[in-house]
Amino acid sequence: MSEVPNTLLGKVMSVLNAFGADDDELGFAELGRRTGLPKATLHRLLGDLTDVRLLDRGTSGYRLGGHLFQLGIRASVERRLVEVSTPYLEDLYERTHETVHLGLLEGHEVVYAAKIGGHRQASSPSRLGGRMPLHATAIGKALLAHAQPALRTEVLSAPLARRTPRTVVTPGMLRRQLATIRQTGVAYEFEESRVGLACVAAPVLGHDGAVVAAVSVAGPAIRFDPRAHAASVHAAATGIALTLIRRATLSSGN
Amino acid sequence: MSEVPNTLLGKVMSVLNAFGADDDELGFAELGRRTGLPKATLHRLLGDLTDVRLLDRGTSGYRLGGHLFQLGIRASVERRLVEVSTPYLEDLYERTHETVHLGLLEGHEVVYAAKIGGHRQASSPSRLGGRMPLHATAIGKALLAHAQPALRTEVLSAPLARRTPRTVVTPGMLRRQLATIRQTGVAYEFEESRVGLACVAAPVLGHDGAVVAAVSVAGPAIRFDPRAHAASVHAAATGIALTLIRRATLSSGN
DNA sequence: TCAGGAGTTCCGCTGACCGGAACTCGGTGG
DNA sequence: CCACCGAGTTCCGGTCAGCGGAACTCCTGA
Repeated sequence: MSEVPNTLLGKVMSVLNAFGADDDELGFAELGRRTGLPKATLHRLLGDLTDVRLLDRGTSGYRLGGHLFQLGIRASVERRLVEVSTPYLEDLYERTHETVHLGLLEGHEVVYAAKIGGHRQASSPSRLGGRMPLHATAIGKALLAHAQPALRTEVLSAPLARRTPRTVVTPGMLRRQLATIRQTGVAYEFEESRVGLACVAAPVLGHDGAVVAAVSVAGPAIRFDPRAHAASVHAAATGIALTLIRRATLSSGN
Repeated sequence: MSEVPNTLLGKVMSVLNAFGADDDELGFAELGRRTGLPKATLHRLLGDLTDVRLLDRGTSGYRLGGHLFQLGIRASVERRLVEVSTPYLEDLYERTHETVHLGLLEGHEVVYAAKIGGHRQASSPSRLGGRMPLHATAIGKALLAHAQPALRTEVLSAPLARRTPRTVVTPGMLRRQLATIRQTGVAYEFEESRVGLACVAAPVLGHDGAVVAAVSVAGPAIRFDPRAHAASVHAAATGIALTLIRRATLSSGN
């Protein structure tokens, strides 16, 4: 919904964005509700999008299309990041045997771009391509701590949504945590996004010091002590950063 | 180039499709050449696409955008397939320590949707999201053998491009190979797509017998004997198929 | 200094896109 | 059995988003 610009592209994006990470299929009516587009317009648009395979028809509605999958896989920077990170994430999983994530900063949220482990149905805090608020997750705080000051100000001045009793919702407290994270390079989370979940995260910094992504390990709060894995997570993040920088300098000399 | 329909969406797709799997960045002029769009039109379009992050500006041109990456990650059926397959592919990699691929049938080509191993720079025959012809790769032949008869006819009646001295370019020969593959459920390739490369592949069949994807293991022809791994590849493909079917029946009863 | 290619801006024309309204199709409940 | 409802589809005249030729600037290399 919310302010679809009156251009074809705007409507297209509004339809595509209507699909959340957990929505496999959406029906015509549900899409109409989410996008706010008139029925006739939506109908034509869905037809056109299906023709170019940005959408596919499912058993009882529409889903994001196979073509989109292909294009997404090719999106160069992100793909590289995931390719480079994978070995490190696998290594981290070997060490911890807990769910490992790679998260990207996107607007005021984290987007999960890779995930290893969490094969058991229960523990997964988030699906691939899913989003989480920055202030309530270790990975989000790691990103936020190293993000542009302007972004930090924006997030801190907006109300911080409470997700569990332990979510940090006071700006002062969060600001102090972020300062610590900036110094130590490690972010923690104890049941702040979800009861029963604990998490460590570390930022991946680019050659210019800007945050590119963050790595995290999450596990059940009862048996999983995030502090025990801080060093491993930090090492993985650093390893990824170094590999990225090496690649960048190599390819620029090409 | 080739017949861009005169609609915005058509132009958009033509721009997005201009990016091949190996193109990280394309300049304005190169995009103009590939899409055949007039400069002014292209310029505006690129601006609009950048605004919605379907494209990003790179150091010296445009690249597929971060938003596309997110959307692609969410494309439901393909994502599921990759999620389900990953453990099997990892297992296969553990057994063989050679490059493992998951490939999807898309038009008259294979699209590589997942890849494990090939960490060494040399051996990778293909990038994620890349395409290869069906007749010249084990994975392509596995897909083709089990595809709709109509597709097989089309591919066999078009000229078969030679990629190496050993590429199968005679329709009769290929037809016989496909028949064998259909019986055995395993496809081979000996330096047909690339000199020095050998490969085994097996199809992943859906509950209705239609091909969904194919799994392959590829290695250097000198030390890698594809026959030795036929059983493992076949087992992985079957395992994936069974898991998919189990999931499908479970969720339909929901 | 000039040539040529890359990228940007201008602006008037027009058909691709818009969306209200009227329709069909399958439930469902009175 | 019909009235109603929500989902999805089709029609069609109006209009503005998008079009693209042309003229422009900004580089870079000879």
